[in-house]
Amino acid sequence: MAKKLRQDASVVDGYGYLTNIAFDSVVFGFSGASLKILLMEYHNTGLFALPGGFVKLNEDLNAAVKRGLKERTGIDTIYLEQCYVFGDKARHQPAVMNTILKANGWAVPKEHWLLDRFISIAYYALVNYNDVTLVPDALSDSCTWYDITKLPPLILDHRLIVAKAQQTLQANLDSKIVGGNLLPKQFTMKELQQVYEAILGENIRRTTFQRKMLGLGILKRHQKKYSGKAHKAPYMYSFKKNKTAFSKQGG
Amino acid sequence: MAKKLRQDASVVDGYGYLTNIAFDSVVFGFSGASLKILLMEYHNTGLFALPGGFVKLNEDLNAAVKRGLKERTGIDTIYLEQCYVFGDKARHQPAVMNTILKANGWAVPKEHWLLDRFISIAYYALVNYNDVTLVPDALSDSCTWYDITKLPPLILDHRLIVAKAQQTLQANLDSKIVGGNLLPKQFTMKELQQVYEAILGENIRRTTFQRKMLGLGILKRHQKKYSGKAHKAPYMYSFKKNKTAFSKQGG
DNA sequence: TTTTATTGTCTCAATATGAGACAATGATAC
DNA sequence: GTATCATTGTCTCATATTGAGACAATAAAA
Repeated sequence: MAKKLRQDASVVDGYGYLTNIAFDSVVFGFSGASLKILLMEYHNTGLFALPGGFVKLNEDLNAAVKRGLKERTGIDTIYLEQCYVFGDKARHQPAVMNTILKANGWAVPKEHWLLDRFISIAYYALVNYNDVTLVPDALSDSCTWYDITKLPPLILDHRLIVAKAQQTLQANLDSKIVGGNLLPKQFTMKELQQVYEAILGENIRRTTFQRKMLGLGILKRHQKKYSGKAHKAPYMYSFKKNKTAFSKQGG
Repeated sequence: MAKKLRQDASVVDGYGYLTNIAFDSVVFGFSGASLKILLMEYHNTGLFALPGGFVKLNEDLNAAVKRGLKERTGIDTIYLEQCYVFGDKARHQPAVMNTILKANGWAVPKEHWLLDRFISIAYYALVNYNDVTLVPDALSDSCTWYDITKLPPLILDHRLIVAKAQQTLQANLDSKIVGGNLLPKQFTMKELQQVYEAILGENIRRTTFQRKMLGLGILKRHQKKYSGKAHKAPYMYSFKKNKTAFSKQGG
């Protein structure tokens, strides 16, 4: 708790953080056959934004993003990919941040560090929907899931960040283990297909998809899953470890 | 010239730039059937590095990178793609920068802004080898082309940045117009194939390559090119505009 | 035992790709 | 002129890969 207080203190005056650098994360989860992302709603403003944060002076960039995501989701080992850096000067809109701070009861001077210009490094994360315990930050009422096809308006260029993350996720769908990070350890072929369909935004032919996935040789077949429904029970699958390597690059 | 002096002045004290943020560019060119990149050699140090720079307070990030590249290459409209952000704290090695500054006759105090920690946003650029006019910066003896397969040791994590850029270029080879930016307006099929081979680092079957390229429908055929050699003259081609769209995303 | 909603596998056609054959050049040597 | 040689452009054929559907095998309920 003492630690938590010191962190808040440094956010107040900016001490202990790299300046002009922020990060924002698009956290993808999968539930009810559709793709969802995490959004924060700021107190008394009706404003929605992506979860984000700042990098400490003695902290790796990637570690900072993981720290931020752990605070929101409770997850320790989270799957992360960089997707783009947003650095236009037009994204510097101190009025927006001022609105949020004021609605929170923070009266800050004009030259407060949070009102300065930030370049935002955008990441996307993949989590198992059922593993997360959502926690809003000090400025927010809520941190909750929103269907990617039904997002409320977002502050600044956050809608653009989401679009870019979605685009990157689509591009990475074949080269990275996406399904394995969005689904539980074991899953059915149908669930995996639904993940692909939600990410690509299009229907996939069942038989072709099954053949292709099995052909990759990265799935391990387990027992059948008896759902109680009146039809043939599907097999459960898991991803074999280290087949399509998880991203682990220097930073 | 007055402008140039003011820029130097601001680099000296850091005034006018965003703090903690730098960019580095891997500039690809194609010549003699092989892929080359631009490297700077610092005065009296034997140290090689990628061309880079800093972002002005009132400047878009992408514009800053373009400004930096224009200073080195003389090219105005340069093809750029982001590739990765390097933000580990381990890349903060003030001793290296100090060596470079000292060799240049700059005695700087310990808390000089150039000795601070920087997060580097890495870009790659594609240029037509014959269009560039290379200009070293104030700290460098030279700015010249090096074959991608024969690079000297580079400072800090610049070797890693090159590797990442090469990787990204490979991944983008099919989805972006790479050849059209590395080659002159018109080129032969053989030259285009050599670009692909240099980027992928492997040989490509001639007939299959030709069939695939023509099949894409993005090439326009022009007259033959008579080289004076004793064999059939190849056709010249150019890329049709806006077929595989140039990257143009918000920032 | 039937019925119904799946699921797993096969087959056949339609494309795409790998690998080579081969005729058609351009200049040069004779 | 004619023969030679190093390409280049286009085919052809065998070999994957993918699209689209057929069909038998369930699992539980009627």
